[in-house]
Amino acid sequence: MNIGEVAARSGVPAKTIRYYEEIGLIPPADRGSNNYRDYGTREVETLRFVQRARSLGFGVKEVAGLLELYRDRRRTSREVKRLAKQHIAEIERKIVELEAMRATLAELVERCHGDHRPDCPILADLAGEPRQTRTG
Amino acid sequence: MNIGEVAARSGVPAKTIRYYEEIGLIPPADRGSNNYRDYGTREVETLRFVQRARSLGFGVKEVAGLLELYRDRRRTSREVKRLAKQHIAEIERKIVELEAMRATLAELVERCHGDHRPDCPILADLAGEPRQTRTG
DNA sequence: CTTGACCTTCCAGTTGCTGGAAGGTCCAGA
DNA sequence: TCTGGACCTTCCAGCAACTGGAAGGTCAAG
Repeated sequence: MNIGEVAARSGVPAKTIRYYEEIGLIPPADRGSNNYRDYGTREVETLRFVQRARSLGFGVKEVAGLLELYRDRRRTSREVKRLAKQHIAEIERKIVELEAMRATLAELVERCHGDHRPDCPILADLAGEPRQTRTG
Repeated sequence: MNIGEVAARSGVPAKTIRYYEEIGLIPPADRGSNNYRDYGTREVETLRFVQRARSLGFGVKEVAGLLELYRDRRRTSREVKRLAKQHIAEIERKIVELEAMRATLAELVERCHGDHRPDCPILADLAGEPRQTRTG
């Protein structure tokens, strides 16, 4: 199977598959006599796994860890659960940060007349004291 | 005022101030005879503005737009409000995306025993059908 | 035998910084 | 006067996770 076919079946663009190979997330593909990468269904499955994990927001390094666990028959579900929980915590941290931004902005937008005049509480707020930068 | 002082007063690291200058977000600073950048309180204010806008999640290009409006006495608050609302929409899009990830992960974590055995619904799910990739 | 859709590699750009090297400057204290 | 450390300067590299594009090889159909 050529890379285009794998891309179509896994949902991972050909370009990205090559990139994953380059950074070592997936092993180098076999090559045909024409030097084309040659894949089987196993590789498609691996890439689907990667695609799904990425779509859940796991970073590439975390995906590498999950992939290792996936392939390890002696893994414990405890370890998998730990990674997942850790990732949920990270997502929640981001949500909290975004919610705070939204709240501040919503309040400012609420107070802004949004007319032809230059007076604007949004700009007035931005011109005020330094705000706390996001942690992390 | 040297760049270190400005950094302390504005909350923007010296390194970042130079970077902002390089990309044109702020105008090139005056230079002293020793070639050190020389700033006044106006520059500190500008950098505070930038710092606050960035902390609300505005991208550098958006900050450039806000800064332009800030300096334009003939601006309309309508325009500022429009930018802010647009940014809120973007933030909300991200929140929705993160919430979806959290929901999926929470459900999987809930179903995972998290014990010494290898059986794991989290990995089973990842090994399933391709999921929709995030839009944008 | 040509055309077009594949495939290959490599380089550059994206976003927003941050770290570090190599070197110049300034000021306080011995 | 010298020295040391804390400044400042520029430039180069790297992070994350790709994506776009150029230049060129391959393959199958008509």
